[in-house]
Amino acid sequence: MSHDLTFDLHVLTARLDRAAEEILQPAFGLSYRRFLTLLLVGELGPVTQRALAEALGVSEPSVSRMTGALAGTGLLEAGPDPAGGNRRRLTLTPSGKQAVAQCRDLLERRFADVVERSGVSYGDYARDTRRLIAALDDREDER
Amino acid sequence: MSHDLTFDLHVLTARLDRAAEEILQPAFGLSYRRFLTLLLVGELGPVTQRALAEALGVSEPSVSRMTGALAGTGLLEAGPDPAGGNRRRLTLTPSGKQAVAQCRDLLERRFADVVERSGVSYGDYARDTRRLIAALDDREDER
DNA sequence: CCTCCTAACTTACCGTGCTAAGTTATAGGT
DNA sequence: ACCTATAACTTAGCACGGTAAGTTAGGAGG
Repeated sequence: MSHDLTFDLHVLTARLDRAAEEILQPAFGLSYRRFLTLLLVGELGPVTQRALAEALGVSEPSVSRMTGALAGTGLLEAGPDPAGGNRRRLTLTPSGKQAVAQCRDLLERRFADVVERSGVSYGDYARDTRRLIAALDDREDER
Repeated sequence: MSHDLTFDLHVLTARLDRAAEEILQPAFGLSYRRFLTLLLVGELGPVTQRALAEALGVSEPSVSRMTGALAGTGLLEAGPDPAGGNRRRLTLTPSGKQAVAQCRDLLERRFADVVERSGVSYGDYARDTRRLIAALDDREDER
């Protein structure tokens, strides 16, 4: 049906997003991107928006908008950095931490299921994916 | 750096889009999504918007907007279907055909390069990608 | 002939990505 | 003490995805 690897990769990520959305939306009212943002804030600990943007691989304006929205849900705390400077300090609220932990468990279980059924080796596929990313990054650096 | 396969897949598709954009934008003024749309119209021949949406894996409103924009560039011809009904018939103009052919060649060459360098087997990776999509689709069908 | 169903398309609105340009807070040189 | 440079964040506006609800053309039944 579809013939091209790059096309299939887009289809795959779209399906993954959708599957994650179906799990997260009814249970927590979170989109996949919002969950990811919270997840990284949890992993990074108190973090600036700039650092979070870097970790998420998105632009600073995207993070600015996202954190604005998430702060309104009570899952994320965003205040001025006490260390000073024009920075904001992002942390999870207790309910944010709880939501992230539950979402992660749910998603990991479901995804492990899917990989299991597909017969694909998680390790091999993950390794190849990272190699492709690295090759693309190299190509970019050349200019 | 990043730990999760689904995250890396998003990174990979984002990088692919960006690389494609850098090639297509200066040379043809096309985004990757627009190129893809034109490519499928070329492959499917005269086609309705509904069928194109199905082939692209996107919604009908998306195609409606996209074809509206592309029709304004002179690459795509969109008129009422002579067979009647509330349908539109999409075809490539001669310059559309030419642009698609040139873009495809360019992108395929560049992408083959990247895969080559990464050391990843195109065939294996493509097969695994399709298997994962199939596994996700199965899961969906169960409900 | 008129009504109503269905399929295809459109409109309206929103989420989330981007870039470009504007703002603000600290730091450094004179 | 006052510019100015820099870093972090915000605002504005576009691209392109989605859903929900509206429109329109053709066909089927009373």
